[in-house]
Amino acid sequence: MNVDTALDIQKTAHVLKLLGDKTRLTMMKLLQSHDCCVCEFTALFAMSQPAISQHLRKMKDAGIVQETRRGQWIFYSMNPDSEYAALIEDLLQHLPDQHERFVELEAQGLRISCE
Amino acid sequence: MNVDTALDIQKTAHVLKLLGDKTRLTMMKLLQSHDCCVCEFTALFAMSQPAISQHLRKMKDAGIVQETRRGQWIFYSMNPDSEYAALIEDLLQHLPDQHERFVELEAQGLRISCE
DNA sequence: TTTTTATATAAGCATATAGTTATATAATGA
DNA sequence: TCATTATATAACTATATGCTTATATAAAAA
Repeated sequence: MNVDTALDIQKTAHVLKLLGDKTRLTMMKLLQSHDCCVCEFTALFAMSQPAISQHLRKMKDAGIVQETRRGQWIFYSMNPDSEYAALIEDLLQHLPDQHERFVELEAQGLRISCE
Repeated sequence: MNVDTALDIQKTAHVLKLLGDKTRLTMMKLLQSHDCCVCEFTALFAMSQPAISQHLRKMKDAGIVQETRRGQWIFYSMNPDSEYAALIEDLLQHLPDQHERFVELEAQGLRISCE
């Protein structure tokens, strides 16, 4: 790896620690296919809404996700401008597609609640 | 990613959590270039020998490193047979080369102590 | 304006983590 | 055999983490 583009080890360790959580790693994999609002995540994980918000907050603080308000909802997406974007894409490629989970969500009518 | 080769998210999160520590991540980057014994790591990090052993133990338990005894010393290396080997190689490529640290070690005469 | 819905923050708690020091084990060499 | 060197394990401690419930904020709808 070129020195110019190499990442700082300490900061990278911090990002990997964030991704080293089942919930956050799954969130990132979901975000790889499309943006998601908090209520969708809350429906996808057996976990309280504050827990979801706190996970998103940590990833936002690290600059790896970004938020966009759309009316009542706040949508999260991967931040393509993060210096970790390439690394994250590389590692997410090793993980199974999570599209099925959205299908289930839609079947439950929970997907639409945020559109 | 092909379903056949995709990794389990939960287990991957565990591996990423292990790499989400500055010391362990640096260790893996060092191991990417060559094997290392405990005493070399101990010289490289401002940290006690038990701390080093405990970090290595965790990575060995996860199957991402392996140990080989060579007489008095135990050398650690990346485990190429781990199902996470490819993922780990991918992410280590984003990190700066650590060769310089071995040069310093050698200059201090600490490198030879394990050969 | 009041109520509802979506999200964030605060406070608290149980568990996990990363280090320490002390000690055990195992191989080497005198 | 005994001392030395390399490594591992045990016990402990301080801090970090991930959740919970309660509450605050902000936009939309009535």
